[in-house]
Amino acid sequence: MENLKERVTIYEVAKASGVSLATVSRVINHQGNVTEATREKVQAVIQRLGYKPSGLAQALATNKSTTIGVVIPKANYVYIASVLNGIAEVAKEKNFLISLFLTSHSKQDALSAVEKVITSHVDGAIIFDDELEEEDISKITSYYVPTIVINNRVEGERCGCIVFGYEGNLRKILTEKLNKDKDATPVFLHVHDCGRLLARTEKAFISVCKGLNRNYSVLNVDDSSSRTYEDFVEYFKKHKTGYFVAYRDSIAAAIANAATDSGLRIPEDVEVLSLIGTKYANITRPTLSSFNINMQDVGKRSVYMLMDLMKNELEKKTYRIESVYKKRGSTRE
Amino acid sequence: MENLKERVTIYEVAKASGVSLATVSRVINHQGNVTEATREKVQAVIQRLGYKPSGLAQALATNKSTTIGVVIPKANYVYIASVLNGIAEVAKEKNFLISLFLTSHSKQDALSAVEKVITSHVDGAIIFDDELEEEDISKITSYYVPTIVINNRVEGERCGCIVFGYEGNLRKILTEKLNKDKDATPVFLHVHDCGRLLARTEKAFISVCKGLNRNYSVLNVDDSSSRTYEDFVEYFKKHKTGYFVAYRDSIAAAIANAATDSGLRIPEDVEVLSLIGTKYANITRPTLSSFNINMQDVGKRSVYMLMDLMKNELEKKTYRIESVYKKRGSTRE
DNA sequence: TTGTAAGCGTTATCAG
DNA sequence: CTGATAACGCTTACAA
Repeated sequence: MENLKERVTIYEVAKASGVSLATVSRVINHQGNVTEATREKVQAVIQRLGYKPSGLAQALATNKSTTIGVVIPKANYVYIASVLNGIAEVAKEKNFLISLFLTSHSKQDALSAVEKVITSHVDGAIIFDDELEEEDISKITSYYVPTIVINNRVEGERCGCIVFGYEGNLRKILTEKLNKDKDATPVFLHVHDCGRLLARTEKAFISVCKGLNRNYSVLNVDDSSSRTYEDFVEYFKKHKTGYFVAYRDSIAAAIANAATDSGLRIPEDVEVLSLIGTKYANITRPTLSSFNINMQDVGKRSVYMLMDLMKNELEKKTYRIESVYKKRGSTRE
Repeated sequence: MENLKERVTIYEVAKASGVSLATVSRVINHQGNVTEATREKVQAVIQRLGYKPSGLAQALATNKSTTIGVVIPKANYVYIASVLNGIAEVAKEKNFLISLFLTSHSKQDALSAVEKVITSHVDGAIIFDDELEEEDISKITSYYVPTIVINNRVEGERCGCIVFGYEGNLRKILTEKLNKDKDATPVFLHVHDCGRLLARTEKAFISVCKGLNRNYSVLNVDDSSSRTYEDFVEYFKKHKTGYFVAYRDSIAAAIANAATDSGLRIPEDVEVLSLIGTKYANITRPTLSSFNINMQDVGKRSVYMLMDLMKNELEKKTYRIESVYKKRGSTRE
């Protein structure tokens, strides 16, 4: 690349305005110790030459990149996009850039993202990836990169986390349901390799059922909603009823649609509960009862926590955010 | 930050392994001209010390950041997330990092993103933001940053673009509809400040109606689907029929739901057409007739084009991608 | 094959 | 208030 040759440097600005590098640097950093006269002179030259400081060089010189590394799975789920939006919004407000690392649901890939986070010299990192365990995170923090982990309880010297409260709510709702409806045999929809949140809620689901001495079943479903829809059209040829707990809105909707399209009524015959609710829970018909966490807030919060952590001022290293249960049309009272 | 003090540098690796900086550099860059013996020796030290090269310093020295800047609006629409996923996937494959700049639907904000793209010294940029016009883009390219623009026809020395083909398809479908159904007065749903794609399709819509000498109307709706839903519940108290063209699935779904919940039948009484279809077009009931473009492919393609552009080998500077019309349940034959 | 030394574009510490 | 000059961590001719 011949970018270099073309790029105007601070040196040229200095020469053109007849001052030293140091002075130009002071001007662009809005520091004091510069006469109004020289400041204006330099500013004029900067405008004329179209000079833009190199973030790279600045970062190297100050040892601050004002960048945060964000590691998230590449799935285009709405809730992940929301987290990212929250992060970006606060990052911008705080004048930080974002280096984005999207992982592809493999441990290998997540680890390589970690490597990149380290070499890319970010000032801090936000990790929202279920492949990464505590030891992987500590790899990052051992390089003195303050890190906030979302959806995994990890604490440490330079590390804080945000954990989601879905299980408690699920236990509560499920218990109420089972106590009210003595015939119901609930079905948990297991999606292969869908991370620790699913695993935890599945565990909670099973523990409630066992605790109440009730039958239950766990069904494997595909992560694609269209495939799940087809599978359940088949399923509803044999089964005419069910209480389903699904991971995401689109899975829940697929089941609800399969039921409806099979002539079953929701929620009279079939009930569906969605764990991670999004705005689509309101758009589908029937609307989906679901547990909601404002994912944009999660993103925002993670940056706030990171900023505190970077100043070594993070008091509460673990921030727990509870989901809110919203009953909608897909379940009975 | 005391990162600096702690970070292992190439210099320390050199000293610890008794070779020069240059040799270490050769080792980490997998260059030849190093004896197997010294290579191993150095590698061992690198492992022992946990040395990771600083991407910053490398970028500065080589004048290559191997980073692409991505500017997209912060809306958490599914299709934007898909574009981003496509970009990220190919970027990773090509060993490029991503600097993400999310804009907030204001010109000011978009311009500041442009500034940041320039100072952040990326090797190339992908811009998908309707606030930015040709002159703003040229600001970037004038700094020798090759740029691919999505959804805006911009060409130039270091610039290529991807444009969406929605209008042609819309004209076709709308014309057919109007010719078949002589009574229909189509309604276009205008969302304030929703970018040039909406503006272009609105123009196409109007031109078709005028061309066929037919009545039509343009209705302002809110960008939030829940508000739109409420507005249309009101609307359907007076109107019992309509042929609606909406910008996105969630808007279209809101109208379809309002109609259904008002006791109207779709598509017998009310028809709805969605311009930008996503997977949710299949999940709602009725399913939504819509125009589809694989946004992940758009993202991927943009990176491929950018890579070519960076090598000055981009042949077709404008890549047009046509939408595919998919008739579903929300419109009649 | 290896080492020396001069960059890369900034900032920051001193003197002046 | 301003200017030299040495960092920052790495690459890369050029020499050896």
